[in-house]
Amino acid sequence: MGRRSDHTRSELKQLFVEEGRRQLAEVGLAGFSARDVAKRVGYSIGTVYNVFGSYDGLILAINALTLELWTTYLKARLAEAGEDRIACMVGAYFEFAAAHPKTWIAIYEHHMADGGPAPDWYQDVVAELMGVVGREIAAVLPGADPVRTAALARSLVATVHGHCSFALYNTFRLLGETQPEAAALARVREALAAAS
Amino acid sequence: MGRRSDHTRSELKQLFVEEGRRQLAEVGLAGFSARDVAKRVGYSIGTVYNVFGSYDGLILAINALTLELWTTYLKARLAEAGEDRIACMVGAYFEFAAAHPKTWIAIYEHHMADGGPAPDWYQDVVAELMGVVGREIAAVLPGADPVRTAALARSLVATVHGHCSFALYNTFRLLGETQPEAAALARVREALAAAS
DNA sequence: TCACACAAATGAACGATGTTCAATATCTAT
DNA sequence: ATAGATATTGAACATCGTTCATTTGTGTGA
Repeated sequence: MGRRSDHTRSELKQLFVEEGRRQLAEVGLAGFSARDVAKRVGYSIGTVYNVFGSYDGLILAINALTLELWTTYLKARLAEAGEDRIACMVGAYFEFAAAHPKTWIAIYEHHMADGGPAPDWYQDVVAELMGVVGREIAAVLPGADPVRTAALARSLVATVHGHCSFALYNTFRLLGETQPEAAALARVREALAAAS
Repeated sequence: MGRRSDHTRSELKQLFVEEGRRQLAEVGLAGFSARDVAKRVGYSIGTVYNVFGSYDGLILAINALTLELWTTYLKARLAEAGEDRIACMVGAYFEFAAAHPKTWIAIYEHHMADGGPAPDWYQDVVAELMGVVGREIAAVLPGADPVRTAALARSLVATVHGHCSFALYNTFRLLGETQPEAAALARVREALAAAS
């Protein structure tokens, strides 16, 4: 057919990414099919390659959207947070992952076909989410060395991520853990106390 | 052909698992091919299904071997450890993951086709590794409540796992982190100090 | 208005995957 | 030696990501 003016390029991109995210949330990364996304949107598989260049390109676009939604959610929760902004952040981390488990996992389980790093525009999206966390940690440690503060922020994100990842992979249930979020928050509190 | 008595069933299993682990270490989970493993071992794809039942079965067997090697490595490092057995454990965690990145990652990125939990025999292998850690944590916290000690052990593993996972996924390099292992050890030390 | 050139959209073709299963080859017991 | 049981095979199937010659729609200049 070739309905060139049904959608602009950016509209097409949005169509594919939103429908792709819907399917990814349903079937997970292993069951994800670019063909199926194209069919549901009403285009052919070839159009996916015209728009995104490759399977990796489509997944990256979907994961970037997930990261943006995550950042937006984190900011919104912080905006209505009380005094304990740290607990709010840890909570937001777990809440978002629990609400969108398969798309959240896809962020970590997808790797470029050539094994190389993700493109810069994608890394910028990751950096923005990390920046929100970094500023909150810095605010709790006034007068601390900015370099050490940034390093601590990275370490705390890794700490929370480890707990959240085990929670979603059911590793914890197998091990009998019942409150991974509380444990993560406790570890973060101890680290911040030691750094004060 | 059908060389029924060339290998016993358990010999066959070992052949497939060891060659499969070799290939997994080379190409990673995404590039792994059960067909190729069979060809390299000199059997047909059908035999994989006779022996392991499915693709999942073969991957589970390979991952179980990786877990057993990991447990063995951890025990060996602890046997020759000095006073600081905690640092030894954290080091062993990172060392094994860094030495076998793709097989290590496969432990976490493989999921059953039906989304269900891994079989009991596999969970037992995981539990044994976890048990080694748990006993070390308990030894450092004499007289503590065993239930709380076990919970702390799980949380500390999650903490180290988060750092190690970020290190192997290059998430840290993107963020500028250079010493993920030192950061993980610092977090563990703070948690243990707070629990004493 | 019409024809031409350009670009978007297509979908068949290709090689590869996991999975199934009838056919075949081999072993074992009688 | 023969028959029954069992191990092994590999073609067949559906599906995947990827490529690209072909078709179709659009915009422009005559």
